[in-house]
Amino acid sequence: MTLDERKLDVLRAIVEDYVATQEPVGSKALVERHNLGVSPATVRNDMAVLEEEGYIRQPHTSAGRVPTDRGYRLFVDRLSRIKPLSPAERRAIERFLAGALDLDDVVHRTVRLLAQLTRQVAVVQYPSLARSSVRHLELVPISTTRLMLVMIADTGRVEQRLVDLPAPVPDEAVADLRRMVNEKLVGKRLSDTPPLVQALVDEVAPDARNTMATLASVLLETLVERHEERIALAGRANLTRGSLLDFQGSLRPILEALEEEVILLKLLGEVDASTLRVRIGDENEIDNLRSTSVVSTGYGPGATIVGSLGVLGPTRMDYPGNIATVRAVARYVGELLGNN
Amino acid sequence: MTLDERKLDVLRAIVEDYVATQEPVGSKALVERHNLGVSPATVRNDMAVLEEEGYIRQPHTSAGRVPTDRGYRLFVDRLSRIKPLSPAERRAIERFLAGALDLDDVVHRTVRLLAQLTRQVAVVQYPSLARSSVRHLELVPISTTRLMLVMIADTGRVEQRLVDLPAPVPDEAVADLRRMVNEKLVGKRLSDTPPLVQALVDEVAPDARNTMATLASVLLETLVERHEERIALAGRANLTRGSLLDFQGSLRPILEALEEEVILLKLLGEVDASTLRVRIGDENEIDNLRSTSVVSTGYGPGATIVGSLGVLGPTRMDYPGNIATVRAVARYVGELLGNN
DNA sequence: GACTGGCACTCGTTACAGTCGAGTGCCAGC
DNA sequence: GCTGGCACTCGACTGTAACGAGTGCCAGTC
Repeated sequence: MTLDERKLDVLRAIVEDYVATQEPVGSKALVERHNLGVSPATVRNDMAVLEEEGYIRQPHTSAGRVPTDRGYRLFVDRLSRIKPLSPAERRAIERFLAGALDLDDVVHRTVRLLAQLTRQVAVVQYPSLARSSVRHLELVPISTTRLMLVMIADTGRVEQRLVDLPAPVPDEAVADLRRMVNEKLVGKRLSDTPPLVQALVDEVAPDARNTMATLASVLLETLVERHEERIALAGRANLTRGSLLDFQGSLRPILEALEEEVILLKLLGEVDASTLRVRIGDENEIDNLRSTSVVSTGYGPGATIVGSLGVLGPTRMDYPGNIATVRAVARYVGELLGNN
Repeated sequence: MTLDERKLDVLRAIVEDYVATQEPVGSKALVERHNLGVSPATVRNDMAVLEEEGYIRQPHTSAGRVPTDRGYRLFVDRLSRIKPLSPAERRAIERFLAGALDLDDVVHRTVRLLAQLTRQVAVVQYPSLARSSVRHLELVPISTTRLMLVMIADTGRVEQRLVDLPAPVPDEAVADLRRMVNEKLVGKRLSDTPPLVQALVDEVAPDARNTMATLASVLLETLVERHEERIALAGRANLTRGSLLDFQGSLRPILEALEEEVILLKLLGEVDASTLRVRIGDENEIDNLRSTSVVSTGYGPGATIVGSLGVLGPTRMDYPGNIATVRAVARYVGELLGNN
């Protein structure tokens, strides 16, 4: 059965009212609040059909209707009008982000801003190493057999690692090493570095080969293997907004999931995410988060994607609003990174 | 009135039972579970006195007794025996921390370990900049008018900032700058640097004075003003353990407080904290956290304190256990930092 | 054929009364 | 100073009844 125009209107009205009031919505209240031009009885018939098709359901027999995950999905895909941000909001975003001092600060401000604007939990992935390139490598002697390796990426991100050398290396030799690795690697995408690092070991003079090999293995770890992508979170307290029923009674599983970086990365992940994505309830792959919805998108300078950000909240959330906000914030952050 | 030995025993028993069962404890249950050698009636008399003195209270007239903040305080100060960690626990701590790769990893592991062992919210402050010293300063040219300043502290911590120069500076001049700041500042405590930075500006050749002044102001920010101390948190999900009543019904204020770094720093703060400290309920200065208790201590290599760590949970917590764990973890982390 | 008003029905919510029992305070007696 | 006994309190639980929001269905109307 294909739903006619009015049934879709009814579904839209149910979603909007339920999101606003947080209470199951009945036929009478619906006609009162939206001018659907028909009587409650007619709406009831439409509701019966919508329920049969799995878009809404009744918590109990004598209660109003509540959208199902499927209902929200239809709403998001076809029924919601884009809700443009107010100029005031745009300006607030711009002004707030413009004050950022460095990368850490950008990420921090972004995540707080998102949490505040959407009143949900906000998640921002730091610009990914894999998709950025090397700006500079620094070697700092700590002792004769120990170096600190500092890698600066073009996104402003800095990584450091200790290197334990197999034999003492004088300072001049360290300078040589520094020059060599920088010549070879600066400007390259991190994901392209492994063969270059290998080449470094092959090309070096035999007496320095051992040292270079050690350095190379740490380099590889830092540049490639250790994609320990970082994540910033804010607005957890927003989970306590609204009734506990939103999350079938317990915040436990959600707070647990939010503490696991791996899970969060999976949440934002699927790196193709240049386009905005909404996952509703059961569509989520993470069991602990099946009672939540996630709105996420990639961000980065221009068309390049260097990371993802998004918000997480109850399935009963303001999708049009959150989608607009996530999209806008991602765009501003992208621009900001372009300027650095 | 001074409490005799038995009354103290009764209080101890009440605290222990309440912490274990999470339910108000009555006189009968008390004599059954601890061999106090007296009858319930006697215990009731003792309880009446304890209540009068403000150590315990009844949630409702016909319920058992529950310790007050004051009761916990007395328990912590005078009644609890130290609960030594089991060798297995000690080994677990040692093994878990020993695998750490770098500073970030140490802090991460520590905070997770603490949360897991105590089943509370764990808080670890990164080794403070103020109390560490400069190991190396690096200047990386980004463009002719822009440098990236990277500061490496002896605790392994790295800070970076962008420097916008008033005029283009060629690479050789950058090398000069690098040499000068390193000569002057390496090895110095961060808190001692301000006059040295000023001296740098005064001593430099007049034609470089402008550049140096710009650099100096960023240096000061990075080294001193920007004591944006970082904090790691874990185990928030543990707040949902036990009944909601532990926190007078809502996690809201607590989650909110935990999102504010400033508040957390205040929580751990009072930097004299070389000795372990327990704050119970109302003793907390932060309003949102008046229904929680905090066990915290400083940590660092040897007798030096470079940061604080601790746990936060309901006033109804296992004080002896948590105190022992916090102390032990702090010691191991301190040793670990000493080795780097 | 689509919409509507009316009506019987369902069932969760609320209010109230009654019972139960854990726990208390007090007191007389050892 | 401790104890057993006893009356009392009050929250938790149970059962009953009234209420009302919301429904599904049906006969009637445009």
